[in-house]
Amino acid sequence: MTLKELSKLLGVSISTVSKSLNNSPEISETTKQKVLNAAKEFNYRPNYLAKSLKARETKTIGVIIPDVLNYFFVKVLVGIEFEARKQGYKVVTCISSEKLSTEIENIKLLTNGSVDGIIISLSRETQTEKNYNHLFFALNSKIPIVQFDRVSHEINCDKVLCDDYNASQKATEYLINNGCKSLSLALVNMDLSVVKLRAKGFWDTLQKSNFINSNPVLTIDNIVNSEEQIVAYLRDYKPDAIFCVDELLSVKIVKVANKLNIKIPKQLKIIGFSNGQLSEEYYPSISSIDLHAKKIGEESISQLISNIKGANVNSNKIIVVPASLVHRSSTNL
Amino acid sequence: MTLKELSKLLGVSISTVSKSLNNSPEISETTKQKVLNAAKEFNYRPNYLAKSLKARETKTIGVIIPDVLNYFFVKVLVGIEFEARKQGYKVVTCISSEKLSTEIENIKLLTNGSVDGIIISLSRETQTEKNYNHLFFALNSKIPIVQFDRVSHEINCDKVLCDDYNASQKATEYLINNGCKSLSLALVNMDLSVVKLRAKGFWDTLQKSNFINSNPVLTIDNIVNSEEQIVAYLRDYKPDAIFCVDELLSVKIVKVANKLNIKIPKQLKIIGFSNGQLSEEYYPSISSIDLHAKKIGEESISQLISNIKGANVNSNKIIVVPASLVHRSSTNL
DNA sequence: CTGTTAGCGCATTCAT
DNA sequence: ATGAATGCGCTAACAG
Repeated sequence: MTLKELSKLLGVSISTVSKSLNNSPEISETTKQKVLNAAKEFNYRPNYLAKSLKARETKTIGVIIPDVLNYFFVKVLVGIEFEARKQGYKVVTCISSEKLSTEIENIKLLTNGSVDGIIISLSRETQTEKNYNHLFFALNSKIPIVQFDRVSHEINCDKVLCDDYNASQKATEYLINNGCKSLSLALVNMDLSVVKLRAKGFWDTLQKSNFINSNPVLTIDNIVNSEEQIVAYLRDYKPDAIFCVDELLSVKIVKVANKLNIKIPKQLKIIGFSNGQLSEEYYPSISSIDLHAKKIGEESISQLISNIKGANVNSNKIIVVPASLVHRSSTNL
Repeated sequence: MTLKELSKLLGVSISTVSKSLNNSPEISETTKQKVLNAAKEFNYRPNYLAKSLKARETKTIGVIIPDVLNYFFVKVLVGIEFEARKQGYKVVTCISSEKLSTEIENIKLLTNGSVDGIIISLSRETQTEKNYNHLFFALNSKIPIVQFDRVSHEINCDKVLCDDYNASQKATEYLINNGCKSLSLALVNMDLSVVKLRAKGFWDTLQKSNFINSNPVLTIDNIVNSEEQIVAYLRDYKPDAIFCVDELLSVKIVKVANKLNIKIPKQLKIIGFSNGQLSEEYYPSISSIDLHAKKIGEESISQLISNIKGANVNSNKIIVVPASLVHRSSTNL
């Protein structure tokens, strides 16, 4: 059912129908009612493509995330979806699978007129290789972009960031203030911007507290086969507290501690990141820094839509979403 | 950069440019090359909306899932995305949040010409209230639909199902054959079609094995506050094996067993469902039925695309994807 | 108050 | 081998 068919049925012109349906003041109430009734009766639905083509906007935004099996990113996505829908936008999701090449493909797909704007968190490979040409291209095509979490400051666009640095400081302070003497930092994915920030928060706090003798860093290359490495580390250094820059890493450490019968939190306190289902449901449950992922998604989309409406491609704001430390059994007695 | 602009630049007609870019045999090699070069130089990208409007297809498919924080659904989504992209389709995801009203909204949004077909797993509320008018409406509008996992057989369309029934039988048989004498079934979300199937698989196997004295069913209404209920159940009935129809439920039970110092798997064996990250990373790790979610996604999209291409809205096939039992510490000594 | 017309970007039929 | 003309469904400026 199209405007044309409807107009034929009613014996009026196409534009009369169109204007009636858009409640234009040019049209008399009587014809409006007639049209509205017919539209309902024949179940008329305006064609979305034609509307978009005409209006030069798609009311769709593209989201590119590195990994859809990661609780944090999915939660951000939920925030984006939720707020976008509320503001009358649809969302197309692309998964870069942590690969630069896929990310480039995704950008190509999205910049052919399918979306009004893009929200992206960079893939690991993109952050390692520092190749941002695809993003510069999109910006040159006047498509507004908002980055979140994994961002590059070389790209001029709005950024929504977690407060990784301050949260790490807070967590580290907590461990120090609660009598931990043998502190460790556990790292994985060191090439990520956020991981660097988290590590810096840890080190800076140690320095500020004149805490000199921390243990060597537990550095994990491949989280899948990390357990033996963790076993060795716990035996060698016997830390009484570990700050982990990653949720899964904190889980692996708790798991190993369970196996080795190390008492948590009495002998070993642990704080992780992201506060996903694993941290919550694990036994013992794991203290974690909650990044407020949904909020990050909502901020990102709000900022993007505001830029779209203002035709603003040059905005270079930075929004920092506060994080909070959630205490669970791995730090509470 | 549009065809029009390009044609002006080259001093040829729009249709010549269009045909050249589509490699039409009507155009001479020389002009083709000229056009192709110019297109590349000025970074011409065909407008997706205009193409879709003209071709009367969007190369986009809509997916409606009840919950995006559920590992199973996300994995299905990954399968869909992966295969869709391979076949040149985009994916728009909608989240019904287990609500009928949202599902209806989603369908409305998708049936206004934005997508060529729909993949859906019904929300809990839809399955409870058995109200499928929105889906009948979509089918009447000639939009092909494929259902997966949570389906209704009252709706005439292709369905991709997990092999819940057989998998449950397999799991139950395993528990019986490995000497369990005090068997329990743990239920949650009883209104879901898949849960009913899983329970039936359990009961039928007991009957087949002449296993008369199973314990009363552990029935959880609200998984969030389930721990006290589980504590009481374990104390009262002291089962030596529990078959859980849900992943999170199996986790809760293992957690409680840990607290009560019940030895797993020695005193209590547990098998759960869905085989997500929780089952894999938990301590002790939890045996689980792997539903091969990604495969389900791939099958769904393949079937849908085949129906789209064949303009087939009346297909009523049922595809069953086999499931497998993954043994972990909760059943292995 | 209603209708005619043009155009969004593209593909395609039909002339030339 | 190339181009003019038409239309996909819609909106809106303009004319009546």
